Amino acid sequence: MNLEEAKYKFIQEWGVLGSTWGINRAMAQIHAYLMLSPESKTTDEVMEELKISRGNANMNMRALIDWGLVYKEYKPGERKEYFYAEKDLWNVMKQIAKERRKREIVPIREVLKEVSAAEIDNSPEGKEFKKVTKDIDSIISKFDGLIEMAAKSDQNWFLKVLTKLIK
Amino acid sequence: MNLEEAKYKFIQEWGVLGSTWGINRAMAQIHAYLMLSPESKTTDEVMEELKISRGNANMNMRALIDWGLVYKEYKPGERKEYFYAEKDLWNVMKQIAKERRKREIVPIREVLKEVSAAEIDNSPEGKEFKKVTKDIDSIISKFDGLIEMAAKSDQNWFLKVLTKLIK
DNA sequence: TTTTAGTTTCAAAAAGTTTTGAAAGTTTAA
DNA sequence: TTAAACTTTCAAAACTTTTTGAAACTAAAA
Repeated sequence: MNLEEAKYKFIQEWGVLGSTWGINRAMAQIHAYLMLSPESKTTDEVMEELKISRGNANMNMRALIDWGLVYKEYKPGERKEYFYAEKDLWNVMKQIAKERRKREIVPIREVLKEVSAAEIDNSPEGKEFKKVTKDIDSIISKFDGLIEMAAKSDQNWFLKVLTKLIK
Repeated sequence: MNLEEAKYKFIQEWGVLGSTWGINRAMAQIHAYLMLSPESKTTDEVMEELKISRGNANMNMRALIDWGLVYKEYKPGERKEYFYAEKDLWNVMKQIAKERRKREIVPIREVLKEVSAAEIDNSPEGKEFKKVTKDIDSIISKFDGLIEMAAKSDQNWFLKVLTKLIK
């Protein structure tokens, strides 16, 4: 296997992984392509490499910027926009965790808060409802705390803790 | 808000959450419905409550059994099958982590292993490729270790560690 | 054996998501 | 100005996933 084949393989697999995580294939592949590139790339290069349309490339690049995983750059004397990925994997993970927290954890916690204010009787159904929702809230709040903490913590603290934990 | 409304709200939101996680709405909703039920339920009850077809209910219930999140039960003198959910949230999370590990972590690690065996030159592209894939493998292997560890560890060990960590 | 009560399957339809490509918009240079 | 280089938008097309519903299947009861 040479570099081109290895790159291709990795980009494809990153696309598959993304799509099982609710991130569309093109977005995940652009992310992989830019992570692997030492130089920033133009929309045309992305289109050419991944065989996707201009609209698709543009939309997903903007989504990646929105997620804080890709940045724009201008080169002196050039009108084109250049794109490059966040390379520090710790930052990549922090960004993803922060975004997913905002999109997923916050809404479910809001619902849990709302339903916990409901007037619920002491029937078996009512008791079970209270128990299950309370348990879920307790676990989610722990994860939520962990993410908030990780977001604040420095570069490698979290990974060091993780390493110690599993050693 | 009464119990029925609260249940409805929670089931709907669990469906939304599931679908951003690559789990289809019906599957997530059936799971929520069964988690909230103190008694096991039949296919007809699930169909009625969630307003879905028999085929859909059957398919997704089997998928939930496959994921180890739902069990079947027979009641003496009855021909119908009854379904109930795993209620211990720790077990639920362990199961989900185990399944996702099998479906996602294992394949990407395999690809990372393959590409790390590729013959890659020392061009800037080659160097970047090696660096990025090595970094990713190192992080993924830590998570992988954590999941394996959690899978083996008892009931609340993990949550206790988590609690201590974020306190 | 035949009927009845249930479960499973799967092709087709519906719904949802992604992608395209061309037109509209924007910015810089001539 | 006007033209050229580039980016953005968005309706329609392509593709993917989910859902339906009826037929096939299975097992227990009559």
